[in-house]
Amino acid sequence: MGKTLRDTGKGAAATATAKLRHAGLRPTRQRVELASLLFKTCDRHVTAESLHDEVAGAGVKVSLATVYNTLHQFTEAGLLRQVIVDASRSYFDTNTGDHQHFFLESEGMLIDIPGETIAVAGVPAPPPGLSVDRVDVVVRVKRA
Amino acid sequence: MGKTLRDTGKGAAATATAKLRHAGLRPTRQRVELASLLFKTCDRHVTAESLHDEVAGAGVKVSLATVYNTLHQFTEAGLLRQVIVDASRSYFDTNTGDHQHFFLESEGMLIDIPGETIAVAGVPAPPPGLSVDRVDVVVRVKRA
DNA sequence: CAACGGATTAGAACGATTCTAAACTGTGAG
DNA sequence: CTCACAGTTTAGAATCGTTCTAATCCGTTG
Repeated sequence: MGKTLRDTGKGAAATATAKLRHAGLRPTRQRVELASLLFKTCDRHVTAESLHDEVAGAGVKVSLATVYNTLHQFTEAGLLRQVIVDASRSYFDTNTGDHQHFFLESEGMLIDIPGETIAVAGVPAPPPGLSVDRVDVVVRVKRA
Repeated sequence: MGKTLRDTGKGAAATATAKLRHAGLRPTRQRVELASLLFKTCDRHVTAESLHDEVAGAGVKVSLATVYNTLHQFTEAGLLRQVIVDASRSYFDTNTGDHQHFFLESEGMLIDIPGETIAVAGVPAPPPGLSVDRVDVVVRVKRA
């Protein structure tokens, strides 16, 4: 025994390292650690603080500043997408494809809605000199 | 001369006072002042700071704390609507009806899109125990 | 293995917002 | 009209998330 551990070890780290290299980011211990946590599972929504707590809980020491730096670098590299739904916290989504969100404000919870599900029609032409960058839809929900 | 001044005076103040009473808010000097500025024109988008600057520019002294308090009270009273589009600032919209926004991040500018213009179809049923509160659409635009 | 430049870090700094406790002011009763 | 109370305002401190700084560290390349 000792061989059949979960995938948190070498497998995830190797994948993460490859992912980082692809993105042109130096695979440092911290980045590999964070990437492993973020991309081990699909479609995660994290906050700088939640990720910092998570990595700390995993027994690894990464400073909060590095978590912030990393989240932004990953976002610039297209590995993450920033989701703006709350005035006081920034969320980062591991799903970078075209999709929208349910947002349960009372619990700070985000739920993905696949891209093809919602259809937005009738978006007017933006004022002269401007072009559409992205259309975000947030379905704000409450406890029934 | 001296009689044909702009509407910044009694007219606006009277309207504002009425509006405040309707909303169940005591028409204090500060609230009347802010309401006058906010509702004199249609469809305004303000920030706590921008409104604070504006009222100061009008020669009236209202503390920033009061501006924040007032914006929140107006929002609770349904006179304003908070718009969440930027991670670092909160915007308040004097248009409380059903509508969406263009957002030009580089300049912190919001532009209303009338409610009937955009059609959102295919919003899935929220997870059990939750109900849809509102569907927000933000069309993020850039300088062409 | 040396060394260069990018990465990490603790802690300070920051900007937006909220809180606190004291001073002030509409308002309804008398 | 005046009083007194509850609701308001305020300056300044405090808080929160986030960013900056300057020193240290570490991947990578030669």
